[in-house]
Amino acid sequence: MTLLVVDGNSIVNRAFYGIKLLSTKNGQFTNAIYGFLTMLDKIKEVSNPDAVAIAFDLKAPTFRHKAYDGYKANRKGMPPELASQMPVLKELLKTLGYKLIECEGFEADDILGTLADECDKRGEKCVIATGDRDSLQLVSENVTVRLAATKMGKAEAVLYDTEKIKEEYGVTPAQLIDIKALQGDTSDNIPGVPGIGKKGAGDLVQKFGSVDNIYENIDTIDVKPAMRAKLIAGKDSAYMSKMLGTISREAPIDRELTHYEVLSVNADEVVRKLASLELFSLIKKWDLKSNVSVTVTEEKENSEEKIPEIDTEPNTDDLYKTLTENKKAYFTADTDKSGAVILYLYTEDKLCVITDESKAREFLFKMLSDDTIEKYTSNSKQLFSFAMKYDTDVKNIAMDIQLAAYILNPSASSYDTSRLMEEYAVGIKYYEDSLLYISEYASNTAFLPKLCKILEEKLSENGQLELLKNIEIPLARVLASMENYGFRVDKDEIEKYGNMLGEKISELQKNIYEEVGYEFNINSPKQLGEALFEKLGLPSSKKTKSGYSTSAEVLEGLRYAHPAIDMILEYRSLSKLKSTYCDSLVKVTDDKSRIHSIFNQTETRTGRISSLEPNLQNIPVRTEVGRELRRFFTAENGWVLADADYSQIELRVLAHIADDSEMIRAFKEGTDVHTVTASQVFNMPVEMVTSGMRSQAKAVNFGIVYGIGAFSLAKDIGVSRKEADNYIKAYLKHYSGVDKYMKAVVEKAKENGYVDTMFGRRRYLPELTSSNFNLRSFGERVARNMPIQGTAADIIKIAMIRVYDRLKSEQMKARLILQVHDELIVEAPENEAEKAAAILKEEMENAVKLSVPLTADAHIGKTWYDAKG
DNA sequence: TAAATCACG
DNA sequence: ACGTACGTGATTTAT
Repeated sequence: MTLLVVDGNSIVNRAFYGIKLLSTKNGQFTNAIYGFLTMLDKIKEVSNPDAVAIAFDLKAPTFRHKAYDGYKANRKGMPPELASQMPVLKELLKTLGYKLIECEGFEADDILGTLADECDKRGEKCVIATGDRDSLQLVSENVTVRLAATKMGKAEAVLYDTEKIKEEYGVTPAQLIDIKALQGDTSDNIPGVPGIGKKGAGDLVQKFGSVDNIYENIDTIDVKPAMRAKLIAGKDSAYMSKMLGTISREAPIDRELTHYEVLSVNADEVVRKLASLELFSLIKKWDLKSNVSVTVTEEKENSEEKIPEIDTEPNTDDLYKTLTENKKAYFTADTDKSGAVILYLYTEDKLCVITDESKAREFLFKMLSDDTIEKYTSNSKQLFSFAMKYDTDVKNIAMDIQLAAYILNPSASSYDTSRLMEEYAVGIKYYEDSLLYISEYASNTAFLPKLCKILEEKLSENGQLELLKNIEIPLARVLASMENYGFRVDKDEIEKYGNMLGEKISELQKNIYEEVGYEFNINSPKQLGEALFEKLGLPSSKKTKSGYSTSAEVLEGLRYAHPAIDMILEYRSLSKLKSTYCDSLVKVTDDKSRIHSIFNQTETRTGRISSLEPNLQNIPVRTEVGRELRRFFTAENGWVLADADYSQIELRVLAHIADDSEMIRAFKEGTDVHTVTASQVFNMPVEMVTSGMRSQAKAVNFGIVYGIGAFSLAKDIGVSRKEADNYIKAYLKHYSGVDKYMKAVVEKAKENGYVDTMFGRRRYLPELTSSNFNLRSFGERVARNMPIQGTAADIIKIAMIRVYDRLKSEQMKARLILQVHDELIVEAPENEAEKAAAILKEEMENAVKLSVPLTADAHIGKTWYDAKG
């Protein structure tokens, strides 16, 4: 048989430090648990063990040899983020059927040694899984080591047998102890022989075989006199080190190998535990199919829930009647490869599947437009979108589980229905293989009522139901509409512009090669770094993990050091413009010359929407060459664009939330806040504020919103750290409400574990409890920023819904086509333009009532370039 | 797949 | 003494 012996502490450490900190929404950290299980899987896969033993150190500090109290004194205690995972991991491992070994007075190493020894004696195979090279001394004919490492983010387990050790160290496994005795090991506080390092120790053991042999022949061996002196002086230390470095093989533990066979597991129990740790990828990976419900609530833990019957040929008339009577419909709609609709509907303990395309579509549309039926579903944006394409309306969406789950926790990794079922412990069940092609949708739909109920309860507990019903669900319709209309572009002109850029780029490329003296890939930061800092010998300042930084910021500082720099900067910006904007926009333009971005409503942790494929929220504007691109974003023939953007919405939100009288006054009086801020920060009358001072004050205002540090502010505006610090102090002294708020919001976040917006949108911040300074500081900055950014996001969402509804109720053709965080764009027939612009302004400014006025500026133009003020 | 870079609010 | 602003997405090169 083969016994796998796992060095639990070592592997868990590797896992913890090798994988970024993960946590559940309750704040339980899970990265070490996840990493451990992944690593264990990997090692099991490569070694195919018949039994598994997992060894852990006991919590209390243990000393292998009382004679030497300094042992392991250097080792730092576990950080609390890891310590808190240990008991959970151990429990989980037991649930998974593994036998854990802990032994008073002995370390995990000794347990490995003992079991390896037992296998050796019996002639059985033993595989040791560890991250620690110490254990290599245990390798023998029967014993191999799998050294765990995370290379490039992936779990790896390198095999060490006698040959590999010979190859790498040139000695036998047992001689590794001799090397260590001479070399020492600071991390384990093993002194070794002073003055002998890795190289010396290796050479000595290779030449003379062992510590004993060296000292027995100390006068005659062939070494330099200095070395002999060191060896003689360090003799006691060498022997002590050898003792310390020798792993014990006599831990008093169960030596019966068959006792370590992995027990069969209770899949439900495992699924329940993994789900509570939100480790859904493992449930999937292990393909755990539990047949009973994993209801976590105490009530009916053991109640078996039946999977409802499937009816694939329902009588649609009867079905509709039932819906009308229930006034509720729980359903999901899927499309197959050809785009045909399949409808899954749960009703009266029965799951109906309508696979016939025309029947399904007809039924769906009839149901969607029926205001008397409340819809409980999973992706309302898709439904709105689908209905719109067929000119049908959607009414009375009562629940969208994706949006609900996003509101409950915007930091989740996905809002996939199966995952939500698992996360909210509703049930994980699948139908038999015969119906596999519909099984996941079908079973998920069958449990939709339960999930909806749980989500609704949680939202209601959190006071977030209104956020769902009044903001996110109505917004889904608006986003669907924006996606469907898309943005008209002038494809030919973009192409021309791209070609023009292409010419400039090759010109620049040629000149850069000439200046530098050879050809290389300018797009490669690595090659560029070599060219600038090695070939040209320019002074390198900042470094990245893998070499020199060649960011624009660094290059900017080198502009006058070499004529190539300017060209490189221009090359960079032009090639970005060409590849990211010109080339890719052309690719995604449809046959009506329109671009349809997708607006993701469940992506950001602050409540903003995001835009993808293509991203229309980062079309260039800050430089003139880039801004030119907006000339190609246009309106249909005979139509124009109306564009409106909020003026300083985040600062206004801050003034309101912080209830800062000074800032409120500034906004009420309609004075320029940045100028007012400058006058306060620089302590002079408003009339004397220069434009330079204003722009510095603007940076301070931004910094405050982002959670500020003096260092970063200094870097941003190019003043000394001390000066920046003074600016911040002056700022907070003048805006004392902001000062108070910023302190209070972090306090409250630490108490509650989350921050929230004016409209109840939440973001949980497990980072705040971290013992890692950087991580904790990050949490604090987020605590200060999210309520501001998030409230602003809520406000523009409300405005979008109101603009959309208004355009509709006024029976206008004009339509909303894009949102860019604080900006809305409407495409309108020429004769509606003025009215559309007025509606935009009015609805944006009146979306909510704050203690400061909200202002929006609207403009009309044929292109985005012209319409944006 | 990750890292570096850079576009936007 | 720490290490340095919030939120996104796309492209490119390198591993």
